[in-house]
Amino acid sequence: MSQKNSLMTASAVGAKNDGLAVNSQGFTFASTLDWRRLESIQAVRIRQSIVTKPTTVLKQGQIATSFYSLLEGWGLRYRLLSDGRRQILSFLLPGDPVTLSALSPRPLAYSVQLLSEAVVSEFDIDLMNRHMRENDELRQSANACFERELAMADEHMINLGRRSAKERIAHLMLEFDTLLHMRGAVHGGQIFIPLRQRHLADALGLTTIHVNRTLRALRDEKLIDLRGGILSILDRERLMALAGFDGAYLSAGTVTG
Amino acid sequence: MSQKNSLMTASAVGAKNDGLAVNSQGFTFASTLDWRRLESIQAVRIRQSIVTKPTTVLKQGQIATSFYSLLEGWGLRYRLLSDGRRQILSFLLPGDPVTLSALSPRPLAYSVQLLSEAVVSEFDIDLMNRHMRENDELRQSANACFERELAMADEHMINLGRRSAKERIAHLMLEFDTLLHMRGAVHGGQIFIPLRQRHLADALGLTTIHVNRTLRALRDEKLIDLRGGILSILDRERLMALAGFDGAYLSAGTVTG
DNA sequence: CGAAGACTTGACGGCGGTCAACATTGGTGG
DNA sequence: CCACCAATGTTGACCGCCGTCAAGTCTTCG
Repeated sequence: MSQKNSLMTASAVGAKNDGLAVNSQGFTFASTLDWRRLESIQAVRIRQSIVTKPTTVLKQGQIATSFYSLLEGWGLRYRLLSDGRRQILSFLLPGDPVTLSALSPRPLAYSVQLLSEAVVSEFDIDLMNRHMRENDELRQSANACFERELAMADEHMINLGRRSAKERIAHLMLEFDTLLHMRGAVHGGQIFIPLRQRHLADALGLTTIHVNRTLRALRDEKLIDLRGGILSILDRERLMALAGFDGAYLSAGTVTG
Repeated sequence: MSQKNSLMTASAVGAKNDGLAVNSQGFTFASTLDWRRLESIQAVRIRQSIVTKPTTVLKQGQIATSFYSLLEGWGLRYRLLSDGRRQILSFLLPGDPVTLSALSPRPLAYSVQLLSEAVVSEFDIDLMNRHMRENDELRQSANACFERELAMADEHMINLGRRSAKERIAHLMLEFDTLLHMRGAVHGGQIFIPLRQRHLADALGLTTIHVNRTLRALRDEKLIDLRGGILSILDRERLMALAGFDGAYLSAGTVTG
């Protein structure tokens, strides 16, 4: 039903067309994505929305009539199976496109939840498509985003299919660390990660209990310390060796020209 | 080193510019992808190559200087970890783009192997990019392909993260069945799948031994029978219920207009 | 016919799931 | 300020799916 407005109902704030972030210094974190180019085309944006607590903004089965981009805060893209199992397909960080796979209108195969304190931009899909036709830079940005999403999906599949619980968590933490560093969102040696153990479990194909046990083991081995949403990487070298981490795939979104 | 020519060395056949397939009846299988549009732009294609036995045509780490599309036969896109573990990221079927995620030149994060009896087309990336800029239909085809790849990757992640061995195999078999039906490559009730149990294992995050046990169980339960590369689906209804299969994601590549 | 690879089956073990109990945290209202 | 409650985190005991190891069979191909 009221698909198009689901984001609006998330908050009373709504259409906020002067925006934090647009062309401002605060938007440097999105440098890997170049959706700045999109933001800079004012006519394409419909509105910005703000949520202040965990909110499911898109549900699997509905048709996305707009294109969304996450400006601030974290989100999840996930699928619920009929028996309640959940698989988190990707985490959305500030600057990430939310519904890249939905440029053409079709029922979504996934849901999107925003965690507390998130800001999203909403764009008109048709207008965006028209601009992509005429503006080659924008088209290349979109292609680069697609490539980056595919590279990250590959990495996620490798994590799920061929790594142990310890390796999976180590790899994901290094991914977060690298991304947040790239976007200048790290203060000191500690990183804020607003996820519950449940989120890690559902992303990594584990149970919360085993995530807990594994975090404990990693802490005992002085590799990482993740508690209360604060991640400390204690021994990056050993951690990267354990995870087999190579962050090259994370710069796949950079337009090389 | 001789990256660009790696495909040529696979076979003595090489540049074959009249082609089987181009605009011919034999090419209907690719209808979901619309790379026909690409094929129809003769200037973009560099050559066709044929392999007759399993051949690794692209290796992770090298830079793809061309874009490839699989015309006939099956292929694998996979990653090798340093300790020998392998994760198959996707299977390539006739009509599939091989290096979609490599439109911009960067080292590949995966390898590609063609199974016996495969035919690939090679395209000039720069020319293709130029055509995408000028030909909106081609651009939309590429976008549709990207969306489809992402949708299939999502499904693969769900398989790996949240399904049992039996469910994973059931789901993959139904995916093959649906794709091959869509492309008219099914004769009778039996489907030819040129994969070893090793391939299923490496795609589904299992061991060959457990794949074997699970295939046995599925056969005993009269759900599917997969032996010698021939797949028979014995009870599609129960199989779909077991796998939680919904094939909608497989038509994500269709350009709706 | 011999060798190499793929398939099959059984025995055993471990990683991670399940169940249960309890501690901790944070939010709410009296 | 504190009692209360729900969500989250923590830990232990036990179990089962799937991995490991081993032995043997079948297929293919030179």
